Amino acid sequence: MAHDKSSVKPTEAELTLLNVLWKMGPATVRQIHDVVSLTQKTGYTTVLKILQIMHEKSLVIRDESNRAHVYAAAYSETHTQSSLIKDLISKAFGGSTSKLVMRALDESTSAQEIDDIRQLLNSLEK
Amino acid sequence: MAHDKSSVKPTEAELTLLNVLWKMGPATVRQIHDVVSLTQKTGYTTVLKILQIMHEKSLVIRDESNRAHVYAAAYSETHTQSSLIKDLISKAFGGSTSKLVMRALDESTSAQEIDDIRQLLNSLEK
DNA sequence: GGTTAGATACGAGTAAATTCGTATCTAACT
DNA sequence: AGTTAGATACGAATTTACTCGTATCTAACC
Repeated sequence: MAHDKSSVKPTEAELTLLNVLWKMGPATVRQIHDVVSLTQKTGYTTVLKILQIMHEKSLVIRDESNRAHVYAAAYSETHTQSSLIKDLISKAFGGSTSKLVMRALDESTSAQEIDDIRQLLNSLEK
Repeated sequence: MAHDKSSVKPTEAELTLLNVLWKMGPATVRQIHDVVSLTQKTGYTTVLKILQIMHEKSLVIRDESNRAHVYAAAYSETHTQSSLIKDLISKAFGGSTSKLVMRALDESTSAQEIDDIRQLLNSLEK
């Protein structure tokens, strides 16, 4: 079940690239590298290689019809986030979602965030 | 700042052993291995080696006064959980705690859990 | 048609995580 | 004192994640 849709677990470097793809939409290696370069000193071929590996793992899809291949995330940001959270919950919170949530919330949580979460709780109750 | 208290990030195998230590309290390699063996086929020396590495990293403390060294977690479960969550929030949720919380909560959340979280929100507001 | 800018492919080197076999040491039993 | 059960230390092999240099290919310009 290594390729079960529910267990998408990109590595740290992969997640960096996925964040770019989710934000920009489908993009070439050049475009992705340009964005990544703004905050990191990663080489072009490093980005290329990671995307190739992600393609092998089916974390991204690739359009090869043009010379510069166009990459896109294979899974939505939402889906990947859920997958990463589930993984963390099982490994560090004994499987308890509410333990994770309660640990995530602390005194630094803004009033706005608290309100947003209340609304969500209300909607879940129905 | 590699040893900053706020950035405790045990690996997966390390987390498995920490979970045992948090549950049992200080324990010998033998005791830890016995527990781990219940659910995994990990060798005794593997557990020993990982604990030695964790000791080098200061993830555990070690009492060497007896022949069988006694290991204990260097950081509390709570602290480590917070650290892991912060890491995930920064890498996969654009730094937004509420996004993580809202992604964690779904239709499977029980009424009891919802209530618990509401209470926590109320207490945070003060 | 030759040059070149810009792209992918490939291979290799490094580092970290994980695994475990073997060596060695020592306390305690006989 | 010798044997041994049970402990730690050590080193090596494997796997995965990164990183990047170099080779190569090709479309397009002159």
